[in-house]
Amino acid sequence: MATIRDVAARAGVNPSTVSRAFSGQAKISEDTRQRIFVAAEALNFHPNAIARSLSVRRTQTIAIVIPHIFPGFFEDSFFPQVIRGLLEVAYQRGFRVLVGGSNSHEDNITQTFQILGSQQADGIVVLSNRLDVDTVGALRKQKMPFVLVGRPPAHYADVSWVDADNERYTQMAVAYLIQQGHQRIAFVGGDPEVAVTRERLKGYQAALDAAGIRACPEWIDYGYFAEAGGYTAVQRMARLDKMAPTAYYAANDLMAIGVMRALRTLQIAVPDQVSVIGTNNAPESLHVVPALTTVHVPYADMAALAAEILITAITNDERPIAQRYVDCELLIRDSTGPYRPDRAE
Amino acid sequence: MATIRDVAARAGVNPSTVSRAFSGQAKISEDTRQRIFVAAEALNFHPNAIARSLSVRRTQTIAIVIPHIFPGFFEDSFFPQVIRGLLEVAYQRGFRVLVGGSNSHEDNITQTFQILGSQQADGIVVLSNRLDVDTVGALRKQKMPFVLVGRPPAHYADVSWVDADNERYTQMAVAYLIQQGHQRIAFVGGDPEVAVTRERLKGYQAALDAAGIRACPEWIDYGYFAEAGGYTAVQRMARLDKMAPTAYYAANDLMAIGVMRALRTLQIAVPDQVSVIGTNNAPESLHVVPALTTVHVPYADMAALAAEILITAITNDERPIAQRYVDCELLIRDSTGPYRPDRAE
DNA sequence: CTGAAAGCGCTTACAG
DNA sequence: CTGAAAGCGCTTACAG
Repeated sequence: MATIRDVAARAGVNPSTVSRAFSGQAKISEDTRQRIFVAAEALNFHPNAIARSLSVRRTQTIAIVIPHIFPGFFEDSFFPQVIRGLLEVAYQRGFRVLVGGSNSHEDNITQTFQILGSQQADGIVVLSNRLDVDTVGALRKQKMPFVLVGRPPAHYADVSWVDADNERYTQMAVAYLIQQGHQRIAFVGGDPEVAVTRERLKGYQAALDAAGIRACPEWIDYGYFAEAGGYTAVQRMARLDKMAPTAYYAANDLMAIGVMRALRTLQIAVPDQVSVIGTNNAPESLHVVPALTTVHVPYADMAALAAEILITAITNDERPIAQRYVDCELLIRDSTGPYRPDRAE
Repeated sequence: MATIRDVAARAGVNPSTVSRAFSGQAKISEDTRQRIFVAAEALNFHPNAIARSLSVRRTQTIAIVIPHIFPGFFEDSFFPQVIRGLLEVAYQRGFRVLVGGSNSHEDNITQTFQILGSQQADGIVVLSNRLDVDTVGALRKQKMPFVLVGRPPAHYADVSWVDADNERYTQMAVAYLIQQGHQRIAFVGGDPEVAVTRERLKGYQAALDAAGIRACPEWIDYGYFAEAGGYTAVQRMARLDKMAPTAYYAANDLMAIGVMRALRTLQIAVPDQVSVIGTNNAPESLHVVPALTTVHVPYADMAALAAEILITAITNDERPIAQRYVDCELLIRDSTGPYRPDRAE
């Protein structure tokens, strides 16, 4: 590989001049610029990004750590949409995205700090939001920039995040079911150790409270974001007889689809007998029959915004501090309908 | 950030000794090793990966370029599975994955060469396999290691790839339909400018030929891997009356799902009146009703194998040359059944 | 086992 | 506008 010295030698200039010619910033006489580019072309020279990074102490790279150990992670629409948002903004701002795997929730921290400590990236977008792993507490003690997708469990005023108002939109979805006449409404959450699950549960409870409905503990279950989790939740709850839910709120579409599959098995018609609402507006929510009513959560936009905040902070040499909510939307499709006492059993 | 010099100063040794202590390779007296680690700990020292990369001329990073501009790319199961395979192997071998976006099919080449030219990665896994863009021809002219997921359009004996035998498995899928008594079988391909589409079309034709069926040009359509593409293909073909297909082969599950949606609209029962086979075994193929018969293509495994070949070559300082097929499997589920002349109309 | 030196390929403050 | 020098933070061949 040709280096800047080779080009300099061939063009009869100092290496620093070659550097300036390629930087595009410095003023160079048109004549020497020409000579340099001709020489570079002839030698098939490409500036070495690593050398530049070392010199300027900036990599033009943002990182993300993905728990590759959970196959389910790659079947949910969350992950690809996050990558898409990141990539879009990074591309446009001239950054690359460095992805590290992780072995477990704890390893997520280890890997995050490894990337940051070894300075392989200028900053990081952090996804992990488990209540039992205080990533954020650890991160804010160091100086590398980071932005969370999802709020931190504890409220740190000095930490930057982008999030959907999960509580509010879950409340809205459940309120819609109530408005359709439903009273016995199930909540099928994801991983109970994840912050978003708690937030959604709060929203669910708020909706019931506002309507004066007393929540029954049997209506609450956790499906860990998996289709099978939605399925088993129904198996459990359908046994409640007179207290069996007539509507299900599920914290992602995969679980909602599992709910629908279980109801089909039990010969319970959706939405005639039971209504189902999912979350995320995953592609498959549109492809199932009946098409799933769901809360659109713009994960690509969230990630894009996080990347934007992060890169801007990096570029301006400051800490990211912005905290932003994105808007969601309840998409009413065919899996929800009015409560029909006549058809309920 | 503390550097190796700071640690050396505090431990009272030469920087090179610190380097050796952290390399893990060189022999160091237990005593000085201790002193060094204590000093490193006190200073919160982490070796700078960029500096190391520059020095050893290796980044411990493999790259991949993703056309972030196509939203559909992120709705297909292909992309997340590829990332999963890459991440798994990279993690295990101590590599990271660098992801670059791209703006168009042509830009894919530009970005690939930019990453390689600037030496941001030690090698690259290449996805783009368009017939009109000779990425491979350009790549083999340079010396950076690369492995293709999917064979190159032209046969380059010196290029490394991992692929499914698309022709063979499509033939197998179509042969299965024929064996079920179907004669009028549609082919809904992806993007006709992509190599895999041609391969599948060949397999389709081979199956018909083997059974002595004359393929009818109207049975062939391209849905560009989108659900809507499958839908419109049916709209077009259902008008063929007596020549309308009684079975559809679709080159991905999204299109197969579109096919099923169109048939539902036309009140044509699957599989009683018409059979449908998809491809890829995407998560949603299991969630639709009836569950989709499909060809499982192990994209995560393919990507993992590609990463394995690439990283091994990098580590051994040689060109990757392996060419490997992975096994697919026809998963017979509920969307296919015997041809029933009595129910066909 | 450890030190001193040179080098990886850039950038940039300092002179002129 | 251009050059010469020092430096970014590591690694490693060479001595001892």
